[in-house]
Amino acid sequence: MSDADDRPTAANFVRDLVHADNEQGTFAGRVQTRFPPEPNGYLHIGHAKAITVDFELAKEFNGVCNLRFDDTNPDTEDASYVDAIIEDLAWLGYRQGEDYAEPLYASDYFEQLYLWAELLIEQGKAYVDEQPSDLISEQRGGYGNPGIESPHRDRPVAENLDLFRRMRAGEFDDNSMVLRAKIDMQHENMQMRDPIMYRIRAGRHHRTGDAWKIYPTYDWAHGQSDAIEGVTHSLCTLEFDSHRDLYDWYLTQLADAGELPHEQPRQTEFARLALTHTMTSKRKLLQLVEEGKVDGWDDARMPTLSGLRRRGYPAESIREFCAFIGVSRTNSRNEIELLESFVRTRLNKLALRRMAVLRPLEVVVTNWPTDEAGEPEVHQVELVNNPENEADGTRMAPFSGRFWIEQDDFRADPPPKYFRLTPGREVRLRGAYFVTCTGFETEDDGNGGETVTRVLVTYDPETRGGNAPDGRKVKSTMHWVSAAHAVEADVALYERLFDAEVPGEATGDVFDDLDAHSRELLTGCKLEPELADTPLGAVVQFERLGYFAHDPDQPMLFHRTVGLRDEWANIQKRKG
RNA sequence: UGGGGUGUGGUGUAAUUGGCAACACGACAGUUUCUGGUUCUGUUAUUAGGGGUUCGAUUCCCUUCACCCCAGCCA
Repeated sequence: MSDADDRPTAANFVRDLVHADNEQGTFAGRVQTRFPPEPNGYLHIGHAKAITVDFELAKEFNGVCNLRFDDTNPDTEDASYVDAIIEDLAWLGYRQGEDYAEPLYASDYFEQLYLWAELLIEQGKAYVDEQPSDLISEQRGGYGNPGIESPHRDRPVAENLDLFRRMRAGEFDDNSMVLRAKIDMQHENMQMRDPIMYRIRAGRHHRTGDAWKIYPTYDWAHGQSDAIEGVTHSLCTLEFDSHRDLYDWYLTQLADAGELPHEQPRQTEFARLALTHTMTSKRKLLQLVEEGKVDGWDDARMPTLSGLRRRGYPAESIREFCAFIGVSRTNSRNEIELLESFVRTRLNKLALRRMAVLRPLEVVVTNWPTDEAGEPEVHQVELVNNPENEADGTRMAPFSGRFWIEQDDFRADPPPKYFRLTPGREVRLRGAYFVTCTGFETEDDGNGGETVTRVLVTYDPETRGGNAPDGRKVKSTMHWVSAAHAVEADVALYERLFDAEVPGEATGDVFDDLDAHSRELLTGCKLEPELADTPLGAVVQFERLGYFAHDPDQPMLFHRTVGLRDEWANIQKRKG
């Protein structure tokens, strides 16, 4: 539960499992988890679920959750990703020194892992195989088909040891040989058909440099890293289900050899987060960045945490969303609208209300008074900063005889149920006056049609502040910005990056569903003067339009975080 | 094709030992409102299909079907 929102926290089968463990005295009531990203890309919304599952579970049971970089592949990893991950994790709400101690690295265990590998070799449980990788793959067999044992499978221990040591020493080329666990080439689980433990890589590792020529695979590194750190509950996503046998097998061998306690960490899998209109493959996200389809990892359309941050999503709303969707083993896809509802709920409470006109149309008040100098008078009107929070107070805004409204807020020929400004109709300008449309000017749009260039209105001086003394009502209250006082800004509007609910479903290629017009950049937008002081990165509500985030780097650039719910848009949609 | 996993409204998540299918998002209809926002109210499902046990089945049994994962020297 949160104070911003009383939607309940969903059930969580992992939590139930930990409760059961505690009742049975497993792990002596200790709970330790870990969040193990590979530093080969940026954290995204899918990671946010894993992060909250790992950290919040530990927190709930007064346990520990470490950040551990699963950095076992030098080819794809980079220190810059390590830094970005730490930063994004902190933004999400999990900070070094508060929520976890020092970041840990699988690469810190390379020596131990190596020693244990030698031990398995000595016990006849691992061997060096110098067959090419496609042959090894072929020999693995297929679903329902038998595997074929490698001709090197029964190589003498001494020879294995010698070769493995020379692998480490860098005597061999990449891909020329591997260390394999000797398990069972007929196992019905493919992961158990003599899996690879070590491969040779000449590349430079972001932390160990060129100290190592051989690198452990995920399977050989992961469970052992968990055990070294004292992890009790190793939580991961469903696709690792078939790896669990292997996870347990390695741990058992080491426990039997007296290297590890028999109380082993236990892997539990849960369904990964999937969202409609969203793609979270790190490889493909990288492709979007490299091909310039987006501005970068932190483009406001990206599902990365840095993208969502630029977009204006509050970190709290992401955490609340993750708590709400729960943890299960069901493959499912949440609607992006659900995430957005958490964003709106929180922003509705927090965001200051401001007025901004995105597509301006000029309005002239024909009966506006002038002062002694013959200049139009300027009236200061008071506006509420946030009707949801009185403590946010009020502000003053200038109003004069010329102002901007949205082009959508005037129709010369209004459709049914149109409440806004139209010839002969009176509307309220928020906090200012009632005005009545008396006419409009047009010009030839060059296509045989006409464009409205200016709207003429009269105002009722008795309605100052926005109320009529005679109590008469209007159908619409509109936002406005004084023409003489407006500040200008660029505003980016976003559609979904992928227009299909399930990107790639139709053709098999997610990039076919990429919306080429997912960003519309509006320039020359008219903002009320107060907005010039918006802190970088802050999110405000442009009244009647949506929530907008001031760019963290570029002043006077705003990103639409999410629109307001829009009943009028629904009415129009229904009419086709 | 062998193994593993999962099926509850448009969507996601619930439902003590078998006992009135609940909550939220969305949609729709109202209500409130100086934001077509917000608020509040109502409507929106017989639990993948078929059998069986039972007074009673989302829950137990049998069976059929659908979807997801596994044959990287990625994680």
